[in-house]
Amino acid sequence: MMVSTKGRYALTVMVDLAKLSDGGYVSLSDIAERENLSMKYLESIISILNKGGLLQSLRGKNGGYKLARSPEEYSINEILLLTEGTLAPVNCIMQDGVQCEKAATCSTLPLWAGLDKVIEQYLSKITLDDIIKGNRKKMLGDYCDQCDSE
Amino acid sequence: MMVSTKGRYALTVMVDLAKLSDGGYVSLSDIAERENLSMKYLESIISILNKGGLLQSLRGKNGGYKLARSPEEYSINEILLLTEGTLAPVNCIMQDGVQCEKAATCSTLPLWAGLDKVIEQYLSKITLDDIIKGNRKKMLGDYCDQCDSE
DNA sequence: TATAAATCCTACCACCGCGGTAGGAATAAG
DNA sequence: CTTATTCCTACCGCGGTGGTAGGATTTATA
Repeated sequence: MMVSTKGRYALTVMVDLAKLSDGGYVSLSDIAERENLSMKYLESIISILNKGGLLQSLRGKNGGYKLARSPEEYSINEILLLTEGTLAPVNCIMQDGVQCEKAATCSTLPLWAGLDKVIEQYLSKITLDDIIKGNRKKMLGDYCDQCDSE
Repeated sequence: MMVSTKGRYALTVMVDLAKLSDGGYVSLSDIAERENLSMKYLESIISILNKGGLLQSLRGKNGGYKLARSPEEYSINEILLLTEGTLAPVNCIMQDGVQCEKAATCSTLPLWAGLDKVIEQYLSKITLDDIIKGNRKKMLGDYCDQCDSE
């Protein structure tokens, strides 16, 4: 499992906020109820998104959260990277370019590096807007068996 | 982390066996020593490869393991899938097509399905032979900064 | 100004998979 | 019959995942 519930719920929250982004603040309890998720657990996740600058928050009554930018300005890669810490498929690939000491002679390293790039490339080109618009062609590519009806 | 040491070591073993495949059996202790890995831990991993039919084994003195087929007939996807159980990037994607009960209304599902396909596609096209030949162009694609020297 | 509704902060915890270790039984070559 | 090997079962510490609990702080509104 590359993406745990932390990252998945984070994306769910971002999508939820993007769907009803009318400029107002949305409370955490509303989101948790709509998405049927534990509010307390969501709290810790939304805190990461907030501190990372992806959200704006307002405390006190009628407070809540809203997107800091418009949906097409968030890549999925950015959201997942912030919450998960890393999206590397294996331990021996670090995100900051640090390498294993056996790197020079490791014959499997190019494979892992290639896999990492493929994943990053995919997640970087998809935006929050693609998700709320249901852009299946972009997300599923040639494998989308329903794209001809769109 | 999508691929744990179990899958990584499994691939290392397969690559090791592929590199010196002269038809004879190679002992586990030889592999462990060459790759500098715990022999006892490797034992449990190579057992999975053996039971899965990827290897042939011979017990007793001068026994060991060897590849059941030639290197170009193994996809990396096959090796990792067997040892890891699943390569799905998230919990809500099952490998046998089973779906979450919210699947019909889940707006993030196409993203995870697309990511899963991208990963599977990449790992399926690379073979054990590509790794021992060091086929960087195939593994690293456009990102290979050393491919022009080949 | 009191109250309610919300974010923010710190601490805690059960469970499970990962990454091994240990010891011995069965098998085959010499 | 000894030695080298695979094969099998059992065990275990550690850290991360997926939460829960409780309260402090901030803000809008009656």
